[in-house]
Amino acid sequence: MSLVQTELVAVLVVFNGDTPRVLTLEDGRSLPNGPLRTDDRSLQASLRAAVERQTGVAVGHLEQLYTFADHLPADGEPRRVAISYLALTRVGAERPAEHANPFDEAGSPAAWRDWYDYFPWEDQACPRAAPAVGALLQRLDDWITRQSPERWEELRQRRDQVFGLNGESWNDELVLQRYELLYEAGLVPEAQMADIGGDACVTGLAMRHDHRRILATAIARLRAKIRYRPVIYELMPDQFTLFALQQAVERVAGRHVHKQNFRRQVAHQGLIEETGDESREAGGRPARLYRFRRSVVMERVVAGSKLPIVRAR
Amino acid sequence: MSLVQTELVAVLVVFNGDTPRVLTLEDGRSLPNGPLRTDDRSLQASLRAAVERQTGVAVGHLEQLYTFADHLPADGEPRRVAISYLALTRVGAERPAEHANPFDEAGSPAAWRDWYDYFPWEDQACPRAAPAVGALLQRLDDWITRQSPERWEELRQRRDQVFGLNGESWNDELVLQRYELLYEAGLVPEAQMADIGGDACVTGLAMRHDHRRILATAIARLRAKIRYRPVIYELMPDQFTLFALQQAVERVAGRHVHKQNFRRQVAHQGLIEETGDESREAGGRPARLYRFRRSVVMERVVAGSKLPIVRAR
DNA sequence: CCGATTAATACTCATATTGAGTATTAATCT
DNA sequence: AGATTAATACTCAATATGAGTATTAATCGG
Repeated sequence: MSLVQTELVAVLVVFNGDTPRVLTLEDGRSLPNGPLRTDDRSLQASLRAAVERQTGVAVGHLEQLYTFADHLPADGEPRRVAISYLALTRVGAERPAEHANPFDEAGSPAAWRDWYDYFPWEDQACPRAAPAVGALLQRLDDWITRQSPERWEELRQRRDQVFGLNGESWNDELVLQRYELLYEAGLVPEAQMADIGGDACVTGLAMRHDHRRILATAIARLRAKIRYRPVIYELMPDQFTLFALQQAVERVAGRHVHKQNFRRQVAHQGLIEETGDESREAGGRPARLYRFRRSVVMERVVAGSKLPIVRAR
Repeated sequence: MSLVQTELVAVLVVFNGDTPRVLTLEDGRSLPNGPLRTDDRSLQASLRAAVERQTGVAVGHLEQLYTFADHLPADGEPRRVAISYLALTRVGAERPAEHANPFDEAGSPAAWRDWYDYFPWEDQACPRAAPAVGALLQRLDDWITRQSPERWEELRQRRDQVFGLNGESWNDELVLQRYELLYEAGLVPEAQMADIGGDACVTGLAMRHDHRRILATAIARLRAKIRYRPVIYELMPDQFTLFALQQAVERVAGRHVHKQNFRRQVAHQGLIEETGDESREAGGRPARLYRFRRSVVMERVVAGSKLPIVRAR
């Protein structure tokens, strides 16, 4: 049995109607993190308590993501292990973001940031992101060409798969695979923290340690999960319109959804019910308001709740 | 940052044509486990190397399962954290099971054991297990009746959901939920290790620490995964018949599969190809032999590969 | 050599799900 | 009044799924 330094890292996600955001520290360069204390009851319970106490947001859904071990540390220093969690929270009730680090009351200023700031290429639904993606793919291409020719085929195939090129279709769940290919190509500036900025709109904002990798894991997990578990509702306010629900799915998945089919599926899952009220915020025909039927989910422990994400054309 | 004792725990699964088996130590009472050493490169890589060096089996598929923290230890002692992995291996090339602990060359005798020895109620396809399941449900019922009446409704509902009673259908993926309900009811003798034996055919064999919980997590993960990733092939030998493949799925899932539909789906996934040979081991019409097309899987990183598991009637 | 056994294989059929589309209606905003 | 915003109502074809029946091809035990 060996002693290692163990820390918890949390990816706290909120959706404010506009874009999914994550709680960050250090001017957006790290995720909330803190030590695993020996007096904590269970990992899950203590993390939930810490988050709720410190940030004031109720954690709707909390799940373990992955346990990362860092690469070999300098000798003499203990090994570092990070146990990461994904937490979904509802917008509205949270404290101002400052000092919202769940692990450290006197921590550095915290802020909720658009997760696409870190992964601009993941926002496939956003046409204005397209040029940046083009630039990134160009650089990836350049890098491949600089490798030894016998690797070209394999690397190009991998590029096509993960970025949905040349006949392959875009798979929104491959967030981590895309990040790792770019990392291999030296296109995400984690290693050389010096040149942050510059073209962050192409390569995304960098983070300390392996926090951007953890964030990629979180996004991938959430995108996969909304297809078969009703977790998207954990990001919605008490009452919401179907259009708002659709936008949440679209912004999380980074792609468009077929409206009529989306409604059809949501309707026949029977997981939501009308409140009777209407919303006339958008300035069109008023939209009916719905609420999530929490009781039904209790009944069906594992209700398949796939969401109809539009295929690539 | 705090120092905790950190260990690795591996659930090594093999399918010998008869039943899924897991590698166990200490006369079946624990899973292979060992310290996280500071000289290991990455968790995944070092675990793979350790398993292959020690047991002689090639690990086909390795994935992290979950990181468990034990309950509060006696004061003064450091906290224990276990990072658990699921490893799928092919039968045939492994060394005799003795001393097959991947973490400890001089470890206790090891053995491959039927995983249903630990979870008899999970084998729904086996008619001779039915009486034991009946007995177990009877005891669960007795326990519920001994609780305070205002909990009856909730507990009975939970029982019906996880065991597929009273209109609910059996969900083979709820392995952990079933174990935890039985644990709560005091029906799995982890806590009182004294009375092992007795009715192990009803409550299953016990394990030390939380190893049976880890095993439950592994079974649940594998059952879920064979529905959408072609991991079942990691348990098959190089060549196999469609019937053998079906049996592997059935034994892992613990339930029957509709033969014609199974073949239809497997065929149109295009993940296997005929070898040209036939097997006449079973003594009937000879069955064609197939092999897994590894190259295709490389191409389709995420090929949906659902398997048609028969609905409960 | 015959019939039981074992399994592969070939079809059918109804129902459900999915992806994509058109058309219409109901409100607000300028 | 007409543009805008969104909800709603349908249609249609293509697949996927669950459950069957019927037939064929081999081995094995006597």
